[in-house]
Parts: sequence; structure tokens; C-alpha cells
Amino acid sequence: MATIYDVARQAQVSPATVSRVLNGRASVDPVLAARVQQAVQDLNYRPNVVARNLRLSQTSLWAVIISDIGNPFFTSMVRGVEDVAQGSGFSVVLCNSDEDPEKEARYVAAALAQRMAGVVISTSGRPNVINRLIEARIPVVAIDRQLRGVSVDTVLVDNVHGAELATTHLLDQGYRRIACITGPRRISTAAQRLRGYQRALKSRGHQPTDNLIRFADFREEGGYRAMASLLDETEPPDAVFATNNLMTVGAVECLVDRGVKVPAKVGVVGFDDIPWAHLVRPSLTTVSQPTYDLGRAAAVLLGERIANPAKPTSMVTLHTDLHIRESSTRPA
Amino acid sequence: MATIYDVARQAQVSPATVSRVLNGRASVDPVLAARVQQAVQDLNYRPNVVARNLRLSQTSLWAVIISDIGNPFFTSMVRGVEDVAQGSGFSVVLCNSDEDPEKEARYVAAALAQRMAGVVISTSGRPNVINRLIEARIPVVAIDRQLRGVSVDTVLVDNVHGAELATTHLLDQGYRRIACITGPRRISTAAQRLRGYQRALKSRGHQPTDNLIRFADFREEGGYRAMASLLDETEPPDAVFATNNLMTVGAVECLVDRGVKVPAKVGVVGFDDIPWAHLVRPSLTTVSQPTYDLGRAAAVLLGERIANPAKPTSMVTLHTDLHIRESSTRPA
DNA sequence: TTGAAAGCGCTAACAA
DNA sequence: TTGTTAGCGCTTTCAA
Repeated sequence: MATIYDVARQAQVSPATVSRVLNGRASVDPVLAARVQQAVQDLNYRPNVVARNLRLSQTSLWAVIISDIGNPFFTSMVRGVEDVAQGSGFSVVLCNSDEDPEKEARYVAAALAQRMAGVVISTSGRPNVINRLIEARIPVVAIDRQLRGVSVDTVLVDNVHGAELATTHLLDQGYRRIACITGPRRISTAAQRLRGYQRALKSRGHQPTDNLIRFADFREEGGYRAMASLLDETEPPDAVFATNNLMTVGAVECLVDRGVKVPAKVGVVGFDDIPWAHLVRPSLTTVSQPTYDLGRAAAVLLGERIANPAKPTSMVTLHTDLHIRESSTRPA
Repeated sequence: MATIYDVARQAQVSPATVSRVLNGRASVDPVLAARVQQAVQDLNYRPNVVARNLRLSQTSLWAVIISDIGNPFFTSMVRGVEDVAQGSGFSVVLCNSDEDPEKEARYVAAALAQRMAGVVISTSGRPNVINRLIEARIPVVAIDRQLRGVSVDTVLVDNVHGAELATTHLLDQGYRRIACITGPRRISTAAQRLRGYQRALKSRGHQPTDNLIRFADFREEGGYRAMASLLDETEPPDAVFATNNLMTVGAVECLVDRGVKVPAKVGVVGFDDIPWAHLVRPSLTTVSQPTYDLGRAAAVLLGERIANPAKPTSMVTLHTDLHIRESSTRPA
């Protein structure tokens, strides 16, 4: 592949001049500039980004570290990040940690080694991993999940509020024994959505009880098992709020398998949509999040942080909406 | 951040020795090696991959260019690629072309500029874009969709056979006016699945007719519109075979909206699964593909190609299966 | 406005 | 076995 020296030779100018023409950094005699452009064409020259990056001690790569690439929530989010990144000349390396702190640590190490320009992370929960990025002064934006103990730019949704909406809606529909299937305690979204559920119950004079709460893993199977265990209680619930989309699907599968009628016998509300929710029977009531915009917002913050590392960190909170469908509307 | 010189100084050895210790390329006095390891620890040294790549004229990045990150088919495939890449020390840059040849061309240019170690591509159809990669001797593997006119490693499923299975099944169920909603002509999967459909009809003595065939865009809306236009025919179909998952969803939505009973009035079979197919009512009969394994196979081929650029190109074909569910089983 | 030359951090000849 | 040195391809002083 042609180098800048080949172009310089072909155009009969110095490499410095080629660089000036290519980067528009300084004024160049139009005649020389034209010769350079022609040589670039002739040789089909493409600047070597690796060399450029080394020289400038910077790169054009962002790492996006998410916990489950199979979850449409994250793919939509990544798309939001990517569209903004692309527009600012960055490429996105997608890293799937599978909720595994070990894998996450490996990706963080890779981001460090590659001297990535920035990292967007939805953490699997170990805070110390992120500190290495902070220490190395690599710009970081936390997305969807909060980072404990470090001050970084963060993009979240109003988890507590969304969970309150969901739980209050179930109460309004006349459900009384409302269960909650949430995620691992160490993950902020799991904790916040549980808090919203508890707060809604209390504000209506109900006392949340631990045996209607399950800590699962944000996956389909986990939702299924949690639902099964709830149904096996001596006093099983008459409704369930699941704090993410996949666990909602799992819970509904369990109810279908056991022949429990939804919503007549048990009402269901889930946090975050699933695609084709309208084709699923019964259609699912969900707290919907602006997933794509979450990604966009994070990408914008990251871009700003890279441009201005000294700027104070900010936290963006996006809104959630309750979409009422069949799974929670009790026949009168 | 610490450089190899800092480590060398700290360990009181030459940079070359540090490099030898770190890469295990040559034997080093254990005493010196220990000093180096200690210095690496003390300084929290991380090799600069950018510099290493420049020096070696190689990178550890693969680009995976797909046409729709919102399609679970591709996310599963990417996961397969990623798992293998990770195992061989490569990272994956995910590029989403949105079926747009322009965007695809931009990503190819980026892969070229970054001197990516390899590219896995599910092309949106313009062959000349890929030629730039070939000319630059960047290893390429075509996945899911064939590349016309160039000889590259390729991983496909048996599209013609799968389409035949689907169509024959609909005939067996007693459907007679079977329509086909396929993708853009320039995309090999669209053409091959259409061919399978036509072949199945012919082998049973039916003549495929053009007014039961629609060329859509592999998206949900396209499937919806194609189905609507089929229903508006003077002699509408009594069954439909859609050649990808999203168009199948769109077609079913259209049937639901128009109050057309599935499978009683119109039978439906789709190519490729959707997640939660079992929760959708009616559940969808599909030709299922080993999506994750497609990704794995492509990644393995890419790894081999990088290790041995001279090896002859190969084509891997994986099998498809018909999963019969409600949408195509006519009540007797 | 242009060219010469140094250097980003690393690895691999080559010499010792 | 170890150190010295050159150079990957680029950008940016500095001098002309």
C-alpha cells in the first residue's frame, strides 16, 4: 500500500506538504496541492491511521462495553452510540461482557492497551475495573447503570419513577399481592427499580414483603425460575413486576407453561420493551425506555468529554413511559 | 502512561530485553526477567498496541460489516464471530451498514485506513466495494450473502434447500396459491430462497407466477407492504413464504390488521427464527438457521486466512431446518 | 510557502 | 544472552 512518501515522490513535493494538503492544516500553493491530489488519486493512497494515531497519541476508536448483546435493549443503545460516533469520525468497538466481571475486566484492559479514545460502559458491577480507565485518563461514560464511587459522565433513565408507574398501575387494576423480579443487587438499575416498586407499595399503604421479591440475573431463564419460585409460595402473587425485558419474557413463559391465565389470574408488567411486543399474546404492558436516545446521549457526552477533558461531569436522566397493554388489564 | 523505556530504566536493562521478556520471543536471564516483571508491576505498564501495530504492520482488529444490527439474526452471528475472535486475540469492530451501499463503502474505507486485520462482511450488494479490500490484500470472509465475481472464503446456509422445505411443507398442508416475499434481487439470499420456492412449486407441477412474488427490503415495513399488496390481488394467495424473519413479522402484522385468520385462511412460513417465536400467537413456522455457528465458522475461516494468506478459498455451507409451528398447520 | 529532520513506542536485525 | 540501532508512516517543529 502506498505511503505518504510515495505520494510525495509522485507529486514531486515533500511529505510535509502532502500532509498539509491532506489535513488542511496550513496553506499550500494551489499548484502543488493539485499535484498532491492527483498523486493521491493515481496511487489510490489511504493514510495509515495507525501511524497517524501513534504520532498524535490518540485514536479514533470507542469501546462500548455492554452486558448482553442478545438483548435488543443494548443493540438499540449501541446503534444510538454508533450513529453519533460515526458522525464525529469515531468507530465503535462493541464488547459484550455477558454480565461477567472477568470478561469486562479483559475488555477494559484491551481498551487501555489500544489507547482507545473513549469508553461507554454499562457495567456488570465491579467498580475497581473502571478505575483503571479513570487513572489512565481515558474518557468514560456510564450508560444505563451507575458507577459507584467514581465521578463520571452518566446517562440513565428515571428507574425509580418508571417502577413506581408500573407498580401503581398494577394496584390500580386491583392486584394486591404484587411480586417483583429484579436483577443482581450490585447493579444500580436492579436496586433502583426495586426501590420504586417498594415506594409505590408503601405510598398506597401496602407493606412490601421479602417473600414476594426475587433477585434474578436479568436473563430469560432467571425470570422463568424466579416466577416458578414465586408461584410455589404458600401465598403466591396475583401480579408481577419484572425489572427488565428478558426476565419478563421468562416470567410469562413460566405462567404459560403452568397454565396460569394472564392477566385474569396474574397481571404482568415489565421494564423495557421487547420487539414485536404487539405480536405476543397476551401483549405485554411495559415501562418503555428511549433506548436509542440513551446511546445518543452517551455518545454526545463522550464526544464533549474528549474535546474538553476538564469539563465537570454531568448526569443525564431520560424519561420512561408506561405502555399499557393486555398483560395487566384485568377484565372488570 | 509508562513506556517501554520507563520499564527498561526502572529494571536497568535495555528496551530490547523488556520486549523479549514481554513477548517471550527469546531467552532472557531469569534475574533480568524478574526485574522486568517487577518494573512492569511497579509502573503499571501496558504495552502500546498502536505502536506495536505500526511496527509490525498488523493490527488486532476485525471489522464485521452487517446490514442490520436490529435484526437478531445478525446479533447472534456477531456473537459467534466475537467469541472466536476473542479467543484468538482479536477484537471486533461492529459496523452496521443499514443495507446502504454508501454506508458500507464508508466502513470498508475505514477498515482500509485502519489496516484492519480482517473483515467479515454480509454485503449490501455492491461488489466493487469489496474489491478494494481484496486489492489491499486484507483478508475477507463473506457471510450469509455471497459476493459476486470475487473469490473469497464464504459461509452460507443451504438457502435453496431451506426454501424448498418451506414451500413443500405449505403444499403438503393443502395450500395452493403460495406467495413469496423476498428481498432485493441483488442480494444472493433473496435470489436463492426465491429459487428454492420456485423449484419446489415446479417439482410438484405448479407453475410459479410473478404476481405472487414480491421483492421487498428484508425489513418489517417492507414485509407488511408486500403482504398488503398480495392481499389486494384479484386472486390473493392462501399462503406466503417470507424469506427473512423481519419480513415474516411484517407480513403477519398485516394479516392480523386485516383480520385474515392465520393459518386457517392464509398459511405463513418464514426464513430464520425470531426470538420469542413461541410467545407469538400464532406461533410461527420457520426455516431455522444456525446463526451463531455461521458467525463462528466465518471467524474460523478468517483466522485461518490471516495465518495463511495463500491457502485456497473455501466455502462452508451450514444446514437449515424446518420448524413447524401453528402458522402453517391448517386445521383438517 | 516549503523542506529537512526528529520522534510517537515498539520490534527485529545486527553486533558485541 | 544482551545492547545498539534503525525504522514502521505519520505530523510538526524549525529553518530556509
